[in-house]
Amino acid sequence: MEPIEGRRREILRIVIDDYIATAEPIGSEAVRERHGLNVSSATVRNEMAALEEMGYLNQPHTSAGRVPTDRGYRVYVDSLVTEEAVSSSEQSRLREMLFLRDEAHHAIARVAQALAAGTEYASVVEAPHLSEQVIRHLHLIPLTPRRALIVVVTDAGVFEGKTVELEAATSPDECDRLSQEISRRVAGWRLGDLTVRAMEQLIGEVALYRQVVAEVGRLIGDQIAASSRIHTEGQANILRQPEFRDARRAEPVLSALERHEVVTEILHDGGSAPVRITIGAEHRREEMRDTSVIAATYYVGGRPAGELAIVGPTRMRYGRAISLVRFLADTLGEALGRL
Amino acid sequence: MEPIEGRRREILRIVIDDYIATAEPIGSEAVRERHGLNVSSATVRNEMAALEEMGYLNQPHTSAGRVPTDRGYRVYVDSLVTEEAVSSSEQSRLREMLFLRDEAHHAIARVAQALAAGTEYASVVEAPHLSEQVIRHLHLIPLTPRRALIVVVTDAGVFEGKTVELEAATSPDECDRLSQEISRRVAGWRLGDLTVRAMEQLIGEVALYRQVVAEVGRLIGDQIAASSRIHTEGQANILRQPEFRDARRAEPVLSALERHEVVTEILHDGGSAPVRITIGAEHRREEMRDTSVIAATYYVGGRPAGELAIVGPTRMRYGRAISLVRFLADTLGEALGRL
DNA sequence: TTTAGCACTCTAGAGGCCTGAGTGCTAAGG
DNA sequence: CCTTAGCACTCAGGCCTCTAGAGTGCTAAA
Repeated sequence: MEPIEGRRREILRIVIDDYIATAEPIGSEAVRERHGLNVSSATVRNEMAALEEMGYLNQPHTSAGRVPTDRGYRVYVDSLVTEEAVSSSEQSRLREMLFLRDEAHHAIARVAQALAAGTEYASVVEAPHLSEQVIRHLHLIPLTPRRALIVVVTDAGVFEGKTVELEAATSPDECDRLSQEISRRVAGWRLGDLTVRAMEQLIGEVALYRQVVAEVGRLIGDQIAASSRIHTEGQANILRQPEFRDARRAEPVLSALERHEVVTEILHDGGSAPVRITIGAEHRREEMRDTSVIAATYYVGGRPAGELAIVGPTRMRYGRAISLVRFLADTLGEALGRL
Repeated sequence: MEPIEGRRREILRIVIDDYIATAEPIGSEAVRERHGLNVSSATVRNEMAALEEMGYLNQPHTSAGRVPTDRGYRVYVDSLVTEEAVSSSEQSRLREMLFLRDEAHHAIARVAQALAAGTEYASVVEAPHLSEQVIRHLHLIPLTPRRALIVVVTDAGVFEGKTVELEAATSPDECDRLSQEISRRVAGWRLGDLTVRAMEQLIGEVALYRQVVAEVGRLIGDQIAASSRIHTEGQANILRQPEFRDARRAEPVLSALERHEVVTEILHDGGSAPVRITIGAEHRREEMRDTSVIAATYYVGGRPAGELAIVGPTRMRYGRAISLVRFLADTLGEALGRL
């Protein structure tokens, strides 16, 4: 795979830039006009024919201009695109929006909105993985003599609740002591390491605890399993893209975004790079082959905490999208760190 | 507005039934064939012309069959439709699904899924209104000496958390006592009645409390304001309807479903009937005029707790949709009551 | 290697034609 | 008076043809 250089490279960039902007096939004359290339359209034609030969461009039909292929977008993203930095006024607006002191839950929703509004594509944001979170407190809140509510507070400011059936009647005071005792011992653990077994070892075998311990273990297990609480926003944006003008084209994509497994796949595919881009045919899922996804991991306290992504047509404004995704991933991580 | 009777009424029903099933204009011959009406197509034509005159039917063009108008659907829904009862096997399947003992949050999500899957339209479900809920407990969980987490437990099994900055350093034990004291006094109140002022009266003017009281009041206020946590499902189903084959038709609808104010309007419009139907042009919002909405209130412990709805084309399978919405509203209420 | 020139290809859109579905009206019949 | 057979009429949609214009690839000269 020879590298593309000089004028040819420039032409590829221009074709893709223009196509992204107009959604219309780009002809040789149009390329020459733009960025006043000092060559004739015939020369441009030769170069474009070569680029087509190499698999980066395509003609919808013989007498049409060129359109990028997925491979074309790939080299564009890897080496041609100029990132469109998020303007500083936008940065501060978004910062302000995310640093509003409130529940993590709301921050997640707001990031999703900001991503969708800022790109005109759909966005997906996953709340912090529980397994990576570190327990700070665990509380039992007595409801009735035989039932209590478990509340777990973690470093990511998130907490989850579930009611537990107690084996023996327990007074609020007892409950409190119990709660403090368990709490003291599990504080500092990663949730992912806290299996039922680990908890039993940690706490010993006091009869009353047994039930609670099991329940807490189960709670944590459940939560980790169902952990990826996902916020999706801006699906309607996809319908505004000319390539999805026909609802039958859009339907598989929106359906996919409603299925949990698919979204998880979208968010986690593509290795461990901080920003991951999957273009058209690179997708494992058939339904996603008309789209591109830009996914990123956000970090809280240096550890990977969750993922976010945008989903748009392969004809995506990569320059803009990449910087926005990166910026919001960073900012979200920061914001959650402060809660 | 004379009532429609006898054969004419029957013909209107047949036209609408058939149109709902096929999405194609219905001609006089087709009407006669179906349900072997013992009249000629000419007679049917006369009746259909009358029904068009009355505003219940419409012709897309002179040489086409008839299509129901929104007013036609209205009388259909009010007096012609035969409800398609939810089969008992489906009932038990849905019951089982909803009575899984877990968080209210999950029950909401599952109802939304069931509605969408069971109708092939989009669904919207609102979690229980907080203002109607009755406080059972209120707990402060100490995080650091100067910060605590507020947890409110209500009768609908839902609880919400927020951290509060304390005025003075407070030991866990103090925090606990504080918490118990507040809790004892606010238990039994409707959340909607608990303004900051009401709380201050209730609790008196102990200095340390002030801050906490204000914060709790604010928490509750916020939560009530932002209370309608909404779960939407099956937007992609809308794209499968032939009337939304063109994405530009579907886009306004899906956009609307992404906007909180609109969804709230959809859920609450139409008075206080247990099941409310809004058809096409009856919608206040321009964007919704191509759709019909069937909304219902679900009750927990005899009080209205929340709303759910489905959104589909005006050519909706009303018979099926109405019974499913009603059944799921009832069942959800029951299920939440048991948590 | 570049470029002017040219013949060629193909789509999108306009216009014309035809078919079939379904209508409304009229006049005859129970 | 209601019903119905018969018939003329209308119109969307499919299909064809034609044209204009965009953009191409190739050739041969600079």
